[in-house]
Amino acid sequence: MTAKTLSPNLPAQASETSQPAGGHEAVLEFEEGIGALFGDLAELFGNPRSYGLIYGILFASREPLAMETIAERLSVSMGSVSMGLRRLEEFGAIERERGAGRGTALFSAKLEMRLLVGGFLRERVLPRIAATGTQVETLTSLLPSLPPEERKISTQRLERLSRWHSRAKSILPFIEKLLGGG
Amino acid sequence: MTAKTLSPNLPAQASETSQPAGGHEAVLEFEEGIGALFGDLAELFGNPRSYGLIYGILFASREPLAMETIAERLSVSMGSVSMGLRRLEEFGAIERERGAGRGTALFSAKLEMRLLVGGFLRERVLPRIAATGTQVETLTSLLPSLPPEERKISTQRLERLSRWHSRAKSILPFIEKLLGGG
DNA sequence: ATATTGCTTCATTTTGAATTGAAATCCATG
DNA sequence: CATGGATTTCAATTCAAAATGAAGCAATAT
Repeated sequence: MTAKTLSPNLPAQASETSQPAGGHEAVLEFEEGIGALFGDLAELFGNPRSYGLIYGILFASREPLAMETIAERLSVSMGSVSMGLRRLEEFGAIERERGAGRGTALFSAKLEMRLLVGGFLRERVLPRIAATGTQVETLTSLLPSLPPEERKISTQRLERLSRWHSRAKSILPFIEKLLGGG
Repeated sequence: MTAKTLSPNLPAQASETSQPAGGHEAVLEFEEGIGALFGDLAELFGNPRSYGLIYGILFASREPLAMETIAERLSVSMGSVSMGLRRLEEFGAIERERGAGRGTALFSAKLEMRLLVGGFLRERVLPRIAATGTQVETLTSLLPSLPPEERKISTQRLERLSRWHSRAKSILPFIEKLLGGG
């Protein structure tokens, strides 16, 4: 973590000379693999790939990592890493450790999938489901102004939607528990 | 469905004059609202918004709709609608009805959420989960080449990942059942 | 206090996914 | 079995989401 504080932001293309010592090629390959795995999963559910990459590299790493290290390994800007770390922290999926008497903060993954999944459900899915509730209400208030021949069928469809909505809402905690890996 | 076959592809900005008769403004607003709702949900899980819009308009509609009608109402090109309909059909969420003795095919939504959710899980999630399995295997084969001090912890993390993976795989059917709305 | 280093923010740029649109294909009908 | 409309395909384009990076802010060290 010494020196090299110039260019606070550049993507830093994998400086070949900065590994601890011993040049353990395979360690990087391993980390990259785990990163890719989480990156793919993140993408699948509509999250930026980079968030997955960041979580992955932390998940794979034996020790907590500094922002700069993460930026270097992933070849992305500090800005991106900062954003991603914040989001992951909101999800409750990583931990920030502001080492006492120390400039740089260190980050580590909380290993329980439960937290990652839960964070996603809480931060992304729940708000969306709530919004769906509002939308259903709005649509319901529209029913009276529909022409009679439409009204009946529209009411039925809306009811179906409404039932599904309450169901989905009440079931989220179970999903979280199931997918958390018990 | 008669006439107006010129311009087979243009986005067709909501021709104000082509409603059946009676000018039921509210019906369109209702359809649009349902469309938006499904559009948002589609987006949430990383699907193109337009797929949701298409499903939504079909879900709201009393009668089956032709491609051209859908394209007009959503103001998108026939190409997009064609793509979207195909995907939704693969999901098993809509039905194509090639009316006997008739040029144009008609589409209608299957109303059971079960099918929509199931289709998404089957077509999108399952393949991705399978890929994750492969990735875990690949990474496992990498373990021996890691330096000893890394090997132990990496093995543990991979095991954790592997456990989560099998669990997720075996639990998908339950999720489908739960979210299907019983 | 002040300088220095670490981190965040956000206007701009980039990038890749979704959409378009025109050509190719399909398929019912005369 | 030829025609014409309906549908699909896919290269090119568009556009929104993500990444960049420089300026601003905060924390730490001097």
